[in-house]
Amino acid sequence: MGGVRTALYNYLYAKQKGGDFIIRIEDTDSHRFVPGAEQYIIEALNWCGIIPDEGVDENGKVVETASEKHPHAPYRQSQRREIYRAYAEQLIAAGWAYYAFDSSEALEAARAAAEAEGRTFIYNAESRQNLRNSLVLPENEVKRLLEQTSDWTVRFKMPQDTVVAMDDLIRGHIEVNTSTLDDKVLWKRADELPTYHLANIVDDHLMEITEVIRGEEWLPSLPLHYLLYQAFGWERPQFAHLPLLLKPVGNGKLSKRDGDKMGFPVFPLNWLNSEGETYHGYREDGYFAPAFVNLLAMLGWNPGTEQELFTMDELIASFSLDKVSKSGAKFNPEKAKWFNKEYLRMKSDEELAALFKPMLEAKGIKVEEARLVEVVALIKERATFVKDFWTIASYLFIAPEEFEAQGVKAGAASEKPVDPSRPVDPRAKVYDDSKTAPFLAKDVDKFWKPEAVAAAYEACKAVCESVTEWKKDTIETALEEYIKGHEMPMGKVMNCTRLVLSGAASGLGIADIMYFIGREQTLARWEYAMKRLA
RNA sequence: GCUGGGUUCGUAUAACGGUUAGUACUCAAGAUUCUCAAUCUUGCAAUAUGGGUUCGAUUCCCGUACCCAGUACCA
Repeated sequence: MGGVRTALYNYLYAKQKGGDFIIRIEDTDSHRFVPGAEQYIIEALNWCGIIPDEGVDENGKVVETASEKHPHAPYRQSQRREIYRAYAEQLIAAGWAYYAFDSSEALEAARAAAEAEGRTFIYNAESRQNLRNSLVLPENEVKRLLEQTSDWTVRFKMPQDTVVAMDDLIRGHIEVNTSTLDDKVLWKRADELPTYHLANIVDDHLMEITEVIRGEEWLPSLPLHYLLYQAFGWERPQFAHLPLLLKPVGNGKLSKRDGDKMGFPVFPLNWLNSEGETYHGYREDGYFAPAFVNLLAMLGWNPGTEQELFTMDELIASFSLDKVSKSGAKFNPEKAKWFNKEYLRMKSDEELAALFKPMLEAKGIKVEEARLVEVVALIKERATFVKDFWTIASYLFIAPEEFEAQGVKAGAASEKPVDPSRPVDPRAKVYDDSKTAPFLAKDVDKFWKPEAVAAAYEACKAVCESVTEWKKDTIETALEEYIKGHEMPMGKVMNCTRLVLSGAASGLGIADIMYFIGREQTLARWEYAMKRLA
């Protein structure tokens, strides 16, 4: 989520300014290579509608050779190896960097020793005098080590006691004294790759990046990056550091595991890691991409107005970095759902019916298009996701089998074998009903009262027989008139009928249900219920 | 620990020295309805804290507390 939001803000900013959004894969850590990650990122961005102008071709592949549309290729840093070494050498020649020959073990030992004394080891102007590097070793020894060993690095020679004054588009003016900074590794001989710091500055320069919008975790590195631009004598881009996304409860930033623990996705798409664990994705959980983009946009940014729902184009038009907040944003899963609900409502009944259809078909239920559109119109206001449709309206397609609360109450009821006489909706003929509609009733006993049952059955039967034009309105009128005319208790009759027809104590209007399931099915469900609940 | 960043209702945020501190989500109540949902109305609920500066501070400055990040041959 955090990564997508960062990409989104970059995209919005670039598009608003008429610039290009470039994808560059920063894979300079050979030890942390994750198969499939690159493809995942591009697919996720694509799902969100964040389409790069440069760096990825029409087939969603990272471009490896330069062309007119992709002048800065290759876009994987692992394929730009040769580029960086020369820049590292340039810094050394200019006195901004040096060779360091300390082994990882030696450095770890130094850290441990410092820690034992209650200090923190830091590779800087002071400590570098006592370590093994080209600043202290004799020239011929340096030469020998460079030629004969292969685990040395190039480190940045951090100036001593200098104030670096920086400007951040979001945070304003920041000053840091270099005495608190260390000599960061810029280039690693072992795999002939730069670290992030060098690669990022070099590539941003080469790729003509004008604005760097990235996560707050990079703020502490900003002085180094400023100094690197200075060392190269390059014009630096402007920087903006985004606030972090925090976990919904407690402290700390949002992490991969929070989501599944708390029941919301933290990934845009399902992600299967190397241990075989799957993390939920927004896409698979039923979120609409525009809703996901919208909710992400509002996490750390606001338009300055009270508008909350934005299309991508509206976001591009309204986005501005000075409306990005400085403090971390706790993610609120409830609000995320609310966004999806709003987007679901904005969709047409036809569109939603088309999305619902395959879900029904998977259950072996075939319904005519027009009827499905009618159902959707009835239930869309009650749903957050398309997948909710089934939970809400399954009984329109298949007859209830069990009346849950009664089973709980009577104990034995649930052990009764399923009655083969259970009415089957003709539209659900193909459906293998080993699993049927959910039964939400908590009040079966409350609604299943002898006097109500008799009255309700009588009323339904009368309506089924008398109504000539089988429509929601005519059914409703006929039903109400009958109930009133016979001085029956309206609520009791209706609730009892609902229990019979849907198996649940709450749900759609009786007339709606009767209209959809039809006369025959209405009566059949009555017979079944009377037998079952007797 | 050190360095940097941050702190307005539970959450996201608005108010860029002067407002009864607004809005949305959540929650509660009422209206409506055959139930539920939806909808509408109402309500609960915040400027971390101590000092300044100022006629006046949510807003500017300093301290404290708390939170976050960085402190890797990771990004």
